[in-house]
Amino acid sequence: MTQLARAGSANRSEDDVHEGRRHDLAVAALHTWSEYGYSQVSVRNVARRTRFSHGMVHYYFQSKDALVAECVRIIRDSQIFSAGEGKVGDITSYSQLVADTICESFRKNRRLHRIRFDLRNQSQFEPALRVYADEIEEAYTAAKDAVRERYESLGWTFDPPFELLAAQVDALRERAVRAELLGEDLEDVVRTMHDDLLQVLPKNP
Amino acid sequence: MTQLARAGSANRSEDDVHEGRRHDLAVAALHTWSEYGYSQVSVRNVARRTRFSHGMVHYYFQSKDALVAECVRIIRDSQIFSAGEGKVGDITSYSQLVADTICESFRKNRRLHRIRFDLRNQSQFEPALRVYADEIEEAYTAAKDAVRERYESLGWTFDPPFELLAAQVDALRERAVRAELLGEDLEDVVRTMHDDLLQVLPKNP
Amino acid sequence: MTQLARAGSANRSEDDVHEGRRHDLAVAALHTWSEYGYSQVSVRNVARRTRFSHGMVHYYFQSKDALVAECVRIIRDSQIFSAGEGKVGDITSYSQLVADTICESFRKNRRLHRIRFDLRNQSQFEPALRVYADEIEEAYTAAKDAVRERYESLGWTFDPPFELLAAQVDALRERAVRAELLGEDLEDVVRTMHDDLLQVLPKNP
Amino acid sequence: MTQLARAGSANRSEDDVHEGRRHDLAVAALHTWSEYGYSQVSVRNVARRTRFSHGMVHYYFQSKDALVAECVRIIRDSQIFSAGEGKVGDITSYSQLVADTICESFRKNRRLHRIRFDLRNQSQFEPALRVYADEIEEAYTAAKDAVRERYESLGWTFDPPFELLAAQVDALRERAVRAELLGEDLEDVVRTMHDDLLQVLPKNP
DNA sequence: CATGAATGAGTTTTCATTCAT
DNA sequence: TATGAATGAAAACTCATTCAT
Repeated sequence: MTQLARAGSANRSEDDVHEGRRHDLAVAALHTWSEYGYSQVSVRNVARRTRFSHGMVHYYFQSKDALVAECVRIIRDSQIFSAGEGKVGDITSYSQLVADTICESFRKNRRLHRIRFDLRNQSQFEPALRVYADEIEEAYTAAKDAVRERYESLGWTFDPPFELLAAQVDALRERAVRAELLGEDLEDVVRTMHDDLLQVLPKNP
Repeated sequence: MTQLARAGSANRSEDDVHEGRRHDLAVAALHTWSEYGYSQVSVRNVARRTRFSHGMVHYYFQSKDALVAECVRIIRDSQIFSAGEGKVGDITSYSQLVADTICESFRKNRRLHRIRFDLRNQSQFEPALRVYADEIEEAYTAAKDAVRERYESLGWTFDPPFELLAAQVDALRERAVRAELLGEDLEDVVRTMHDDLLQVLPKNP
Repeated sequence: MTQLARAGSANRSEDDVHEGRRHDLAVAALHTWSEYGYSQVSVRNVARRTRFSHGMVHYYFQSKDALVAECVRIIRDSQIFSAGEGKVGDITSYSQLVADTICESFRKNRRLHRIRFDLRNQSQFEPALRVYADEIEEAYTAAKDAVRERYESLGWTFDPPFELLAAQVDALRERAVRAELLGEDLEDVVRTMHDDLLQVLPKNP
Repeated sequence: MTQLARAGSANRSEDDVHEGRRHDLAVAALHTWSEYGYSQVSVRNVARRTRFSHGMVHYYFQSKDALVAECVRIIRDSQIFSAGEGKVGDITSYSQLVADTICESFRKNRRLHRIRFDLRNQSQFEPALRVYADEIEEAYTAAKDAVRERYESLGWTFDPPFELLAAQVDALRERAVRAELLGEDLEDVVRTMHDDLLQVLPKNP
């Protein structure tokens, strides 16, 4: 093993540490975001959640914007849209599966969804945020397509079109997010969403 | 006409002027809000839109909160939810009417809807805004109830329940708001929303 | 009676009204001053206490300074230092009388004294206030001289000099003012001051 | 010496620098206070005295209140009440010593006394300031007690009570503060106070 | 006489950012 | 790497003052 290789390996491990720190800071930012909203995601507020100084945050992220970008990357990569994975034979039971998995994923990722909705809203007014909102939307589209194809492979044809159904499902998510933030019990929220999904998703004719 | 009466009338007209200015300032705030989002609705930003100083805005509104409250009052009183007024005989043509009027109202009030969605979002994180969001929600509920009753009087029973339909309709509005803000042509946006509404609203069996 | 005379008389009565208003406003200012301190004597705070607008205050007083000047004039003319009026034969009973009258005057005018102490303090830092503080001090000196002469006519010679005694008496007033403002019962405050005065004022040898 | 120890020592010295700056800023505030009064002790005015921006002052002091608190701490800890330290055998010469030390301390700390009197005055109207005024008053009480005990150990009994004497002494200080601020020569002021003290303090029978 | 519209400078505070160490 | 000193712009709000009516 050469000096160089050792140096390389050292750098590699330093890089890992670096990446780890970055990730930790972004996670702290996500917490702040989901609890207090985008407007409170300030470098200082985030740093306050960590054992680091606000100067540190600027060391790892060139700007507040870069911090937000990292948050978005985490959301995008975290499979918050996973739905309908698993094998079932008919449409009604597939819808059941979809409802179950959407609810399960919601339960786990509701804070990220809350951020997603907040970001989507803010991105209307801050053009700089649009690329981030779009990134997430793309991930969402991929997940939706998988479900649509599955439904179609089971012989279902969407009328009204699938897009409208997907929009409705997402509206249910948004509503659930709001309900929980306003203090409603999580289990009640999820149960309601599950019921609503079953009424809205395709059923065998 | 007596002195007193004249004085009274003078005060009345002065009050009107005062109320007019207040209203104008609130409208300026609404413009700022709809273009740049709630976070940019600062007293100075609003004043900058007018020919007045920021001290002026504080002269008319005791606080930023009072300014926001006036904005909300304007939205609440501006009939942005009006839909389905007019007489028609059957369900399909009533849905047509509803779609038409929703679209027409949207065309006129889309900036206010944009604010409404922003407010609803922010109110999740700023408890002080909740009363405002609720005020508007109440006005919305009243409008929705009128439509539901009309449908029911025409013999329609909602299954899935009306609430889900209403949520879907509002989601279509939100989507249209976003689409326009992202640069899509207003006419296209409205046409799409109209098509979607027709697919989603009740039809004669 | 000529037009002119009537006009003159009308002006006279208008002047009286004018003076009356000025006085009322200054009294309102004195209330604000004694309750909230000099820093809160703003044109608006004073106007708020009256049925007039803050513009009015500026109509009657060219500036905030002129308002303060009028306040001072009122204090100066209001005999807050009256003490020792009345006939008694020996020194001990004169001291008794002085203590009684000082306490009585304090009870009536304690708010004005509070203002006087506040003014004396502020005048150290705002040179513009010094003339006002001096005006009051002069009135005080006159009252003190009367008492001193009376003591001397009864055969008392001051050693330590009268000035030190007077300073001590005023310190007792200041202390009483503070005690009352901090919530102590007025009667207790006055009783304590009376006791202290008796211990401090001259007694027959 | 280990890394850790060095690091500790580095931190210690950094802390010292930080505390030093804080102290310097508070001293600047004390200067502003003694020259222009409490009402002018604004963050900006204080910053203006230094080479720093007003943002800096907020960096070191979370709020204006914290700045005031630090000022008070400095006053409290600066022994402005020290009097009568030293050994003497009889009452007259102890009074001499007390007068000397009070005057010496006054010469050094007259600006702090000025602030103390201003604070005591303001605290009547701003309840938030009372804790600060009380803090200083406590330090004063301790100093007074020491003197009283010393007099008593020399066989002196106070009648009128010691409290009245102490009030008179403090009134002399206040008067001296005012006299100097109004332009009188410091030496004259101190000489007068010294004379007055000797006339007022206990003497051998 | 009297009002209140309007201004501009002032207050405290927060924050993104830069930079020396 | 990491800190925290330092800045300057912006926020909400207050107030003395001027002035048209």
